[in-house]
Amino acid sequence: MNDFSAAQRSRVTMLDVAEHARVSKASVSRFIGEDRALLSDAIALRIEQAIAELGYRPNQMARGLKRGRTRLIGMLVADIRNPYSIAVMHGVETACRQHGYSLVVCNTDRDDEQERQHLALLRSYNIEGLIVNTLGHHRDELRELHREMPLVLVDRKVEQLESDLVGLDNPAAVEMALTHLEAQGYRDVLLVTEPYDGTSSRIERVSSFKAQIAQRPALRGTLIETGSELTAQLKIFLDSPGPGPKALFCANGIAALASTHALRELHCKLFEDVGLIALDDLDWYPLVGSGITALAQPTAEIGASAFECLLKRLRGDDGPVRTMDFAARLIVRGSTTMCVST
Amino acid sequence: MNDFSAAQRSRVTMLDVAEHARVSKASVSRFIGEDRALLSDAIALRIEQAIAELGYRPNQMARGLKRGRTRLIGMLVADIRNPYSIAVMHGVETACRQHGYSLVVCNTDRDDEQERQHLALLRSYNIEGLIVNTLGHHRDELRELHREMPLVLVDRKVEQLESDLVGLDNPAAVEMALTHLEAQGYRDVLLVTEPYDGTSSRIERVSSFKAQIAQRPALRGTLIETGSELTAQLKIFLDSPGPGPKALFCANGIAALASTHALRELHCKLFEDVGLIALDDLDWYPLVGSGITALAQPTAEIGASAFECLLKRLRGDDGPVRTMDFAARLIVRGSTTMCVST
DNA sequence: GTGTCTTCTGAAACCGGTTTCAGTGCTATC
DNA sequence: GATAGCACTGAAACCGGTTTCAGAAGACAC
Repeated sequence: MNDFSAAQRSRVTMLDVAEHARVSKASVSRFIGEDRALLSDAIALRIEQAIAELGYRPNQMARGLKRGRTRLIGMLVADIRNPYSIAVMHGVETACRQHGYSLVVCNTDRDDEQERQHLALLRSYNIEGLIVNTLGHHRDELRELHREMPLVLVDRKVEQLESDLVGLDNPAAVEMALTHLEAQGYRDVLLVTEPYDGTSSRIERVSSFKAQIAQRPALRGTLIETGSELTAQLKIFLDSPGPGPKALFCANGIAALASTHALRELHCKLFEDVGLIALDDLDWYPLVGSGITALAQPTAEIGASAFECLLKRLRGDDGPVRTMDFAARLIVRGSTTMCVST
Repeated sequence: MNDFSAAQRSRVTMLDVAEHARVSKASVSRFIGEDRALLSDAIALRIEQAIAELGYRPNQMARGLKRGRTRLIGMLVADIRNPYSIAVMHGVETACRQHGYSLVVCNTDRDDEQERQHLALLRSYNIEGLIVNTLGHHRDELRELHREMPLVLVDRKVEQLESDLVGLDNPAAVEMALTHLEAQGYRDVLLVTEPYDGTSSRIERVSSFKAQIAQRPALRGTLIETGSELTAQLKIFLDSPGPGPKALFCANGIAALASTHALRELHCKLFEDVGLIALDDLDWYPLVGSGITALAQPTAEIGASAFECLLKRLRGDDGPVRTMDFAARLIVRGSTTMCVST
């Protein structure tokens, strides 16, 4: 076995190729890079053969040093175990690869200190652009970074940070949900959201919910947060008299998971006693009871758009900041079709 | 707005710090690195202040160049949307961070060509170690890489590649499943696995299953693969007369998802007509019917162990290759407790 | 044959760090 | 007072590439 601690990294280098092909480093560099056209056929051939024979692979770190182009994109994710984040990340990664970029993902585990560390880290690796899907505290660091490279926010706005934003059209999604619930005969709607931590999409969904409810006299709207009290609060909602059939509106996949758990604990006959619609469409929604109605987010598109925003900026677009809102797609399942409509 | 295409990257450099503190680059480098002890207090103080005033952050790329230490670990994942992979990755990432390393994750989407590209990529970024959770075709590339850096396989063995391996003790897990099923009164067991593609853990689970069944005269064992035929084949199993109560044993989370879907399509009364036990413990298992019995893998430990293996090798351990098998943990839920035991 | 223009090539500087090596100044020893 | 030993420091080489710049070689017109 080798001793890796010595790390002699005796890899084939550009100089090796140059000597083997009896040319200068400069020519090899030109062959590797984008100005192969400058080389004569004879030399190009010699270099090509030398590279093949030696199995040479250029060192991206070294290339990035002088060139300033590392072909690296950074992504800051609040919670890597959130299916939404994974899905978006997958979209970003696919787009990256198609354009010759690579993605470095940093998971903050919702921790501010980790966010700070990861930001410093990404910066020290000379990434060319940054995709942020966290709370974005450490505004100063972010702003400083943004002076050096393009930055795009995903799903979550960051106060006082002027940058492109791609996410869901939350008001439209909320409207879609309430319209569907109302049409299905539900009259008493409980919005279940994760705790208020400043996440802009969360705030938008809640405020849209309140605004929409105010405009729909037929509906009553209430609001609770996930957490240790969830089951108890849910019970209160279910037991309280209301204007008509009750339904839960879960503001994201995590809330949907927590709510479904809580409903089970209450031995609530899933979706016969209470309707349920959830934002995000997770692969297990169809399996629970008669299936959970979802508002699916176009996560692949969101991810791809985030990268394309970055790419445009990298290519010199310095227009005003853009906001791209995608529409949710309603997928009706059993959880909102069992209501005995009046 | 700035023009990022120019990418002047006018960042504070070590030379700036050196001039500002009126010392040499070498001293700054010493201050940054591990031999701060060599510096006098006076100089150290000046450098410290200069760094603070200028907001200097060393460039990791440049450091890695001469030093050979990039503090980067690569991870090759077959399918980033597989919860098992995510969970392990989270474990790896946490361990990495604790030791000052960063993780670059590459998703191959189960595609051999992408695997090859990503391998080349990781290599070109001078990663110090590699964690592989893919089929590992491209044996030559892998072996070549393994000459340069430590490598550890997760969950999947790769033929003719001598390297550390961390994963599940599959025979023990299968035994645990069958013992549980038998104890609960089931007699006719169907193993549902994803298609045979050479994944070693898949193969091990199947062969353990066959071997175990052969030793348990009370049980009948059958085997099918997920895919377009799944529902039809499941129906055949359910309709066929057998030695007693029937149960499904899903070889991983994906198979469990597919099987549950198929059972719904067949309008099979979940878990009253048929038992179900699944490898992996996904967060929605408790929500389906009366809950799906699971064999949970200690994914966080697996991930952490994978990194620690790497770290040991990086620190010079060149002992024989190790195999670390972790035990699964049985979590009993409704899906295996409804059998009318004789 | 000479002059000019292209086209191609390599030497050398550079990117932002690390590391070697040869000092410099200071103290301890004889 | 000369010399050795020690603790610090900085100049310069180096890592593996890119890029500038000047020159060589060939093509073409005169």
